[in-house]
Amino acid sequence: MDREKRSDVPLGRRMPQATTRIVVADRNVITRVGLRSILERSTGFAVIAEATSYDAVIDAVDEHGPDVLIIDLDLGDDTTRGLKIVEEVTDRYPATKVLVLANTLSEMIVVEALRRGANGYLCKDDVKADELGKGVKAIQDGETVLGKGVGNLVAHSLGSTRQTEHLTDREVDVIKHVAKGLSNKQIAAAMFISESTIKFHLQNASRKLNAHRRAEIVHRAAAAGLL
Amino acid sequence: MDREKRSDVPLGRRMPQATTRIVVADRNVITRVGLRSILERSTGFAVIAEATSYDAVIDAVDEHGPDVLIIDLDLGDDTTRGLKIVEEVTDRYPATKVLVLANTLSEMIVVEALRRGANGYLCKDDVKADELGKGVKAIQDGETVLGKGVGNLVAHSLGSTRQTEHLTDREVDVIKHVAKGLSNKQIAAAMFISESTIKFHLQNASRKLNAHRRAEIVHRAAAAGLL
DNA sequence: TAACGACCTAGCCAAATGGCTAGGTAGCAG
DNA sequence: CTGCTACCTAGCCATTTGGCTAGGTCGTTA
Repeated sequence: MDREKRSDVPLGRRMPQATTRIVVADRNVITRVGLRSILERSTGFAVIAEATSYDAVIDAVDEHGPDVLIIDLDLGDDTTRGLKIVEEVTDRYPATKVLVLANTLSEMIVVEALRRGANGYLCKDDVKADELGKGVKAIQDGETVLGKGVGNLVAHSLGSTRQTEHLTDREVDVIKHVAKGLSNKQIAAAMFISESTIKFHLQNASRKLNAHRRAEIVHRAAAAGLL
Repeated sequence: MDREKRSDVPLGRRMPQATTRIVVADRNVITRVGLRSILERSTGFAVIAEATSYDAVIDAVDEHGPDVLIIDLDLGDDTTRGLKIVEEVTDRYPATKVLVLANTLSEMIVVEALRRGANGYLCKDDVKADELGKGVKAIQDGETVLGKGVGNLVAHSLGSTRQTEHLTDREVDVIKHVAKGLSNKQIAAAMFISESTIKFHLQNASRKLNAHRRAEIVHRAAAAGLL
């Protein structure tokens, strides 16, 4: 629907054939080279830029206005930042489709990414070589591409009454300390707040993560790439 | 020293130039393609086989007797199996060098891998494109290649009086239940053993992982890829 | 056979945790 | 101004936990 808006965006040079112009964002060289190799093996795809940091992604998208952004959300020590980028890109460039390529599968991350406008979510370890090209094509046709296992996760999330709530900064801070094996008292001392407050944050985090023990909180937060 | 033994092993076809024959083991297609692409970009390297499972690695090494095996230890749900493979390969084929290419950095895994004969340990996210070829060459020259950060980890491990002990199967089982947020009583019921035994295993795991709280145990075990 | 590692069990006690209710402030958006 | 969110604090009480000592069996290996 927004396809005609395409011409308003700076285009770089346009291919005579309909070539899909792709930006790849991943901190890992091997993955970047692999993606480029797999995609450019079949005609119709061109990786026009690579990015290895959150800022670089924004720069690359601003500069090239690609058809598709393939991104690993974990580009630094703060996965939340990756989610914000999905939101920003889909918001500012509706013609640019976003395909998330994750290392691990976490319900929270998947749901958040899709909620913020991601057009696809694939898991690196599960994806087959030919699925990449197909996926990119499908996304361009307006489909939403969900990799093996991802679909179930989404269905599960929709089925449950509980909606995915995201943790506040403070809650994540506390959880990081818990993961280091500190007691509430020690965490309180480290964060210069009361022990009661630590318990308060952990209670809230428990509810949001649907966990009942601090060990489970740590596990779920770690699985979500929050630590 | 064992280089003359080389000719006893079935060779496939031998290159006129001294080409390094490499087997790549990784469950991830993108990584496999990326590695092949990076390595074969410079002359002198040939990826002669790829493996995606533990069994396939053994088969490939048996069949090709490569100069170098580049392997991600996490080829299934049991990283320990990867360690055993390192041991088996370096044991049975002294002429085959093993370069571990890991996703994450865990002291326990690094130390165990080196102890079992790995000739190098690089971290995917840290490695630069040109470091791969250099690393393989260095390993062939008999050097031990440790990626950024890996060296510190090893030094730390050597410096500490405590030697890295590995967790038993039972301990890992218990930790998995802890990660799910179960109490000792619940775990005991699930595993059909006494609550005392659960505490016993957790005490031992605490000592081995140098943790003092179950949340920390879960975190460290997860970081080591044990869950 | 003896030693060893992995496994299993019991009981004690101080400390930590989980689950709850019941307050407070500051900042920001409608 | 009102509502909302994030943030902070207090107290209570049952349950869980960590840390300890002190036993046991079974199978493998020296």
